[in-house]
Amino acid sequence: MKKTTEKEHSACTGILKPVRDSLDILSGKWKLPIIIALTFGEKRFTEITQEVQGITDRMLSKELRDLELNGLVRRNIQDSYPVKVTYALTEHSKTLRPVINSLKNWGIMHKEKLKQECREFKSAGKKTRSPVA
Amino acid sequence: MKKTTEKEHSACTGILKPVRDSLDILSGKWKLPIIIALTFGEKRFTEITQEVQGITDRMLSKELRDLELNGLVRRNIQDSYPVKVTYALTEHSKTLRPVINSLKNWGIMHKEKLKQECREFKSAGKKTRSPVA
DNA sequence: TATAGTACTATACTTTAGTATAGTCAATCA
DNA sequence: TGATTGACTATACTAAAGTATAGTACTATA
Repeated sequence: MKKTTEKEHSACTGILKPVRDSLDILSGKWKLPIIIALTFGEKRFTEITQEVQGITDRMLSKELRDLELNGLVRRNIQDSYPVKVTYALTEHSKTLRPVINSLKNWGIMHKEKLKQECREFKSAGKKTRSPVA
Repeated sequence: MKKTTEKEHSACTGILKPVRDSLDILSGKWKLPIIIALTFGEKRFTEITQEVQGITDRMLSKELRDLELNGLVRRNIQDSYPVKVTYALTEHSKTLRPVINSLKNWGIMHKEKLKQECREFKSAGKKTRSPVA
């Protein structure tokens, strides 16, 4: 086992920072459900509340604002009656595709792995973690 | 604007569930820093606390346990004096590579985009969000 | 016998994320 | 005039995530 060098350390943070930037945008309970709900076309505020089950108005309002600030969602006001506000994904949001895809694929694969390990565990009766020395 | 169909809706959740599974494992303040700290070789408990600046023993202990349960980290006890416990990434953890990479790349790209938009905003003086109708 | 190193755990606390419930404002319709 | 719709905001709360600080069990060395 070797000590971590300065070079390695700066490589770490070089990876870590942008990864965290991405996660800040995607993590939390509602951001992805909202994004996914909008992938099939623009929607109005109340339509999104219906589509994203369980979200409150307060959360939706806040999350939409965040997503808009990050350039992922565009807000259009139609000055008709009743006042229509629609939300749509931006072109930029499409760049998230590979990110979402890799997360999806890994999620599926990882679950398979855990299931398999569980089977092995049951048949072999091996222990995962020994009691603390 | 069209109503979301049932078919579309089930496609949504089909994406959403595994994505959330992945995010559950990667999100939070410490999981990735720990994983990244271990990419350069196995480390002991105290070495990780030094490498991952700001983490408390309690958090490290908890996060390592989570990561071990998810099969991403292996724990080895050497029964020497002083008792040595080392942590290393598993083979399975390497499957995270594309995930981390896509998050990293998107994070970098997204930041660039925001910076650029900020410049445009300043020069054009356009407003992002009109006052509520 | 006292001290120190290692890998933790316990308890109590603060901060952040998310929820519940109600209210507002403008316009139009009955 | 009063009810209704749409897109929110305000206030107050609970739950989850994270922090601070101290303590423990084991063993070896001084």
